[in-house]
Amino acid sequence: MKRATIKDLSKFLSLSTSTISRALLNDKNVNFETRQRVLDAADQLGYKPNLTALNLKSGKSKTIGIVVPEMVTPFSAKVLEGIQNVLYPLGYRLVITQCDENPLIERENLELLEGFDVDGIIINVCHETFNNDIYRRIMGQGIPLVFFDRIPDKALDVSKVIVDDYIKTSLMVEHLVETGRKRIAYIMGPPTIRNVRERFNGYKRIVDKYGIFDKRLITQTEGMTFNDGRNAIQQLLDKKVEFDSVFAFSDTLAIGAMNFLLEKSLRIPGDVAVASFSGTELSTMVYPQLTSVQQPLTKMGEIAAELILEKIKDNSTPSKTVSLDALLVFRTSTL
Amino acid sequence: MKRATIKDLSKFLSLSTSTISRALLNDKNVNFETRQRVLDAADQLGYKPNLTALNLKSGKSKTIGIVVPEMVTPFSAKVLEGIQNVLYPLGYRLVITQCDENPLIERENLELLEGFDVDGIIINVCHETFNNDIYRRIMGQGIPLVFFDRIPDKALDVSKVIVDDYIKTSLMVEHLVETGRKRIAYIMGPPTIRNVRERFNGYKRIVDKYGIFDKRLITQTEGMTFNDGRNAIQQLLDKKVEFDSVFAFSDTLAIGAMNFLLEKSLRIPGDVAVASFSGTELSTMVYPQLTSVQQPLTKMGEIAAELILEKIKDNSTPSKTVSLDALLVFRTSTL
DNA sequence: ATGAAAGCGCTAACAC
DNA sequence: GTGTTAGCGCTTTCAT
Repeated sequence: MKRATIKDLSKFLSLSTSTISRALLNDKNVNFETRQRVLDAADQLGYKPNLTALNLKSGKSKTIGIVVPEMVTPFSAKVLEGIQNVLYPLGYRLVITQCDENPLIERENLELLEGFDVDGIIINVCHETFNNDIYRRIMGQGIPLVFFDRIPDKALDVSKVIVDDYIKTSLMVEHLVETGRKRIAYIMGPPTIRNVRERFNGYKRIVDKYGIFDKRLITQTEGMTFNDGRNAIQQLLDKKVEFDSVFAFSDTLAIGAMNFLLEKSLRIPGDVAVASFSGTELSTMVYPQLTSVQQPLTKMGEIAAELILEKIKDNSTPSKTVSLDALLVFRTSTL
Repeated sequence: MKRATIKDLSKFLSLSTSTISRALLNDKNVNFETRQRVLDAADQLGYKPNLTALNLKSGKSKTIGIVVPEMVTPFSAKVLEGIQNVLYPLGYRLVITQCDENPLIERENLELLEGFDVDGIIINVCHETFNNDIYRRIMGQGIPLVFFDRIPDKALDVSKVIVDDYIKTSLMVEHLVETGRKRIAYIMGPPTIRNVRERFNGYKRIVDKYGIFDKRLITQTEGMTFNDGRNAIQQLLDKKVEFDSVFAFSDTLAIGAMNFLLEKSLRIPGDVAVASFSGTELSTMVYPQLTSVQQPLTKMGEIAAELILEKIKDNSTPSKTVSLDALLVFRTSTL
């Protein structure tokens, strides 16, 4: 029942534990035959190294913390997939936490992770600055942080992986213009998220370029939920603001918006075109399918994992910001 | 930079490490004042126990493996939330794997988890029997398995947490009948999943009861995806099978079905009512919102976690099957 | 009430 | 090329 240890092998073969260890580690200072015998015996006794012992030796927990704002859309799951692709083969375990877009819960999660003694943290923040002090404190303990998607205050010297929110939003809004829309509503999301402002700038650039800016078309939402998307449209309709299209900060907001539009018997894209940013599977699950900026989420996770590995290996590695390309995918909601 | 250890405290206070340890563990054999001093010093030096060392001592990895069929719907995320609620406060870390409904990948995932030396595995299978041998092998190593939602072959003596697929499906199908539907199509999912058959039995019972069974209304899908749902409807339409409603095995299949219906300009629920089983947030994100059997997913995760803890504590604890109640939520898609 | 010492499984100086 | 020993951080007999 109990698993074989190096000690068992040592007894079994009448060799010292160090020789066993060396043989297992492919150390050159081991007789070829000895190594064979060790390997065979290991196989025979079903030896598998005890990761906990290794960890204790190396002083690493081989645990990475993950902090994400939500898990109801496939966004985080996709990024996670990338992270896992890289980290699992290396023996890392995860502590994944989500905060429901609530910075206070994010804070608790971070504290939880400190207690777990993680080797590093990969994080998608829910508020740009709220938890800055904790980020710093954790980094001060020599625990590297890597950010993806929503990144923090520039002042923080950390590695990040992002897409170009500004450019991609510009292009998407321009697509709306090119398909004949002139009254483009923008559902923003809370301004405490950097990308919200970046994407807004992209939007602003294009509507200015075409001279079609109207601030009544902008709706600031409180949160990031489906219902926030619904409410945004409701507000526009209540205020009798005319619009022929909507660009939403995220798929979730866009889908909430669509839901309300359809409920009010507005046709998509006939009466109102809808486009968004994110590009999760959700955009293909709704009807009509949603035009969206599709981010390479799995790739994003893989890169984030690699960045954190670099830092774990040597925390003085200079921080990098990796910018990934995103794809504009045009679907029925705007065509 | 390096974290304080018991040894540091020992030096700092000129006490033996054992006394420190005892004080920290609230052992009665420690002078009250001594304990205070230790606690203060611990606080002062920022002492936190090294989990890895504890794990090595106890022979546990404090790691739980999770195996789920997919992560694109919020289903697994919700269950995970429950698991985490219970397990994180106890210091457990996770290795979460998903297999895209592919039993071969599930197999690899299980093998990965063996390598991680997990203390237990919580699993939602993607095939009833395919990986039975691995389940047994792992259990043979004294590693407990707990199943939720989709459970394996009865022959396996394991704890499980489920809902009553048969009853709930019966009730939901009866709801369709009560709202006047007589031609109820059923989108099944692969029969290699126990729940597929259970739910089918529930469906069958009701259509038999009302004498409205017609086997042409049954579509066996290859997989569990959105597209499988679409294809099912396409097949029905191609074969010119008339139907006034659809019950689908899962939200995902139902949403795929809805998508195709809408694409064919069929009105929901006017021409075709749609209902499903699962009850994830997805059912409220589509338009029209989807009537579904809503399972207590977070609760399910919490129970699964508790069941595995029981087994970890004492693997000879008799296995339990916990059956949770599910709610029928009627939304626009059938009303 | 406190200390000394062994040991969890493994690796890595340091001998020889 | 192989063995001896110490040590990672902690708990737990066993002494005292």
